Amino acid sequence: MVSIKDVARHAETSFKTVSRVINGDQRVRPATRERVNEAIQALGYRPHSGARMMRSARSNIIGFLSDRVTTQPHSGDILRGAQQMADAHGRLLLLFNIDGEAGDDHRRRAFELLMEQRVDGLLYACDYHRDVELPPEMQQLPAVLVNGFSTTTALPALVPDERLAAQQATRLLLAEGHRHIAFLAPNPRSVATPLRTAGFHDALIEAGLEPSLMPVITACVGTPGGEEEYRVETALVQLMSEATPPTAILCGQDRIALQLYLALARRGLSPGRDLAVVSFDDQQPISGALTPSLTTMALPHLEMGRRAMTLLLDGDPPPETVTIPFSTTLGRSHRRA
Amino acid sequence: MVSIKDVARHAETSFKTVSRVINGDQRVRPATRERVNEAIQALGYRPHSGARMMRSARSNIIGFLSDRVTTQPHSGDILRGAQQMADAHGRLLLLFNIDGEAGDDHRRRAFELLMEQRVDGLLYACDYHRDVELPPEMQQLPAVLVNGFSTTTALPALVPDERLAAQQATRLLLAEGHRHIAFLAPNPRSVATPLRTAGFHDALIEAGLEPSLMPVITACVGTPGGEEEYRVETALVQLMSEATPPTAILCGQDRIALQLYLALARRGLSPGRDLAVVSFDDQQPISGALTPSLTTMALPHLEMGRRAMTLLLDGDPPPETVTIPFSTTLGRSHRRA
DNA sequence: ATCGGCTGTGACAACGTTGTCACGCTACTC
DNA sequence: GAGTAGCGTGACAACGTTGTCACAGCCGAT
Repeated sequence: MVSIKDVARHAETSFKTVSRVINGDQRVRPATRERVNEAIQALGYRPHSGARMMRSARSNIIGFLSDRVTTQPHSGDILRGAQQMADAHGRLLLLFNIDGEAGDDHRRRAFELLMEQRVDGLLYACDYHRDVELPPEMQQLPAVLVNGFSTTTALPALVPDERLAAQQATRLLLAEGHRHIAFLAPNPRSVATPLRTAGFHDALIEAGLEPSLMPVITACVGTPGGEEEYRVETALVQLMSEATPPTAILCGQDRIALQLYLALARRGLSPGRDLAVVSFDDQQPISGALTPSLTTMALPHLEMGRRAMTLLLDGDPPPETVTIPFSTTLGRSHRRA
Repeated sequence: MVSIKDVARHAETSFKTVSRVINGDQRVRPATRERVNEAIQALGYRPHSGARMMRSARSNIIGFLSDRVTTQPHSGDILRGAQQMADAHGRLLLLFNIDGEAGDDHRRRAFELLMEQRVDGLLYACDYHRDVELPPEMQQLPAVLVNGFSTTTALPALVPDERLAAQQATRLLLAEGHRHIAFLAPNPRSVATPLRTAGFHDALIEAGLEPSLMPVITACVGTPGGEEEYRVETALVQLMSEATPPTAILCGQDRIALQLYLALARRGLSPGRDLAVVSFDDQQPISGALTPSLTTMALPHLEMGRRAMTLLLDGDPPPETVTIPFSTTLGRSHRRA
């Protein structure tokens, strides 16, 4: 590899002057600077990050530790957002993904490897919104938690604002004039579920409606993030048999909405026209392929990734959990015909 | 940070001996080794990767350059697979994601940043199977292309075996006794489309059937990887109006299968029972939520990521494009009632 | 007893860079 | 015209590690 000394020789100056040019030191005569830059070009010189690191004790690298599988469908955007902002700040991202496997040991090893690389900070991302137990070592480093929170460790954290999103989603339906709305709740073992239910109720109360009159049915069971099973067909049967069936359904997640679309189609009914549907997540493979287009509250994964990195780099974030609003993806499924 | 000299002081030996212990040199007396290890533990010493790098000219880091958005739904598993094998080989992954934006400039910069980190090798991943134009600089480094190929640069590459997968999918239907099979083709601008069509025909010919008698209808138009529009409803109308309608449909991708499920439901028909359906991709959000469960050929993204990294690390891969077989996710949608 | 080799250890240089300090030159001030 | 400030430059040390070499102590062979 070509080093700073090779450049100096080529530009007929000392290697220290080359260092100055590289680092934008103003006290270099323009003519000299010119010669040095030419030499850099000619030789294809690239500064050696390892050597730099030794002097400066900074690596310009941020570790990205992802619990389980952040590279899965809906959470990959966290990584994408983090990378965008890292790049904007001239940092690189060192990725370490923990696939659930060995668990704590694997995670500890990951952490040590990142420490050896002298990463300047750490992002810890969860594959879905949840409570996460963190290794105490993590306190040694500036770190931000994304898409999760820790009840045992005080750390700045970003989570999606499930409650507000549910309120907004419900408002959409209320604005269309619906007064009988059902909620097909997602997995009861998910942290998001009570929050989304609460937001649903917030909006109802705000509109002067009685929450207890609105059916809430669990439409998904299983392990969050793992195998899940959907019970939308039976839920719909139940809803339709009520004295005054709902005219609108809030689906706790896009997969439930997908099932609802199918169940409606079997009855010759169409979302939007016959029954208003609003959902959560905006998982592209689903929301991009449904007709009529699905109105869904988009999980702010990209934004959380960006914000987390910004928080980490702009320094000194308070160890609090911040909620990030969803954005609204408007389709036709929530409209009255 | 605690350095090797601090450890030496604590263990009352020379820092060179500490270096020997760290690197597993046998010629250290067990008693000395013990003292050194204790000191390492006590001080929480971690070797400085930057300093190591300077001496050894190796970084143990592999660059992962992803064209556009590898962190999107179906291609994130490439990253996951690559990380698994990198970890197994004691390497770390430096991620750089190019979001399409500035394009070539951005990509060149990404490459230079990776070079500054002195990465030992490079993986270049595409978000969907396609022909990719590579910057000539990439030849400077051991590199492997994943989920794409280059007609301009000779480089080892891994792509999914679209043709074989289509043949296997069709065989599933033929094995169930179907003799009239239609193909709802994906985006004609995608590289996968002609290959999947060819595989479809391979299987038909193999079974002694006449390919030209089997309808092939384009069910998706738009920019591959971008905005796409589906035309499944009209395709189904067309198929059903034929003299002898197909008893089985091969869907070019899961999104098409999703639309087909909906179109069938509107007619009171059910996949599997009334019409056999087989698809491609195995996009979890869709395939995991459809009822009856979808039979779909799973894109080997995880496997490609793992193989690509293995190829890169085991060294000296020939500059050829290798195809990786899909795996078959069996559901109930291809079965005769 | 002397030699050669083997084992455990340490002194020192080197990797490529940046920080500190000092030097020589020009240009200004009195 | 001497003193002084500032500018451009270079010599040198230092960062934390590994490679090279040397040396001291011990063993067995001569």
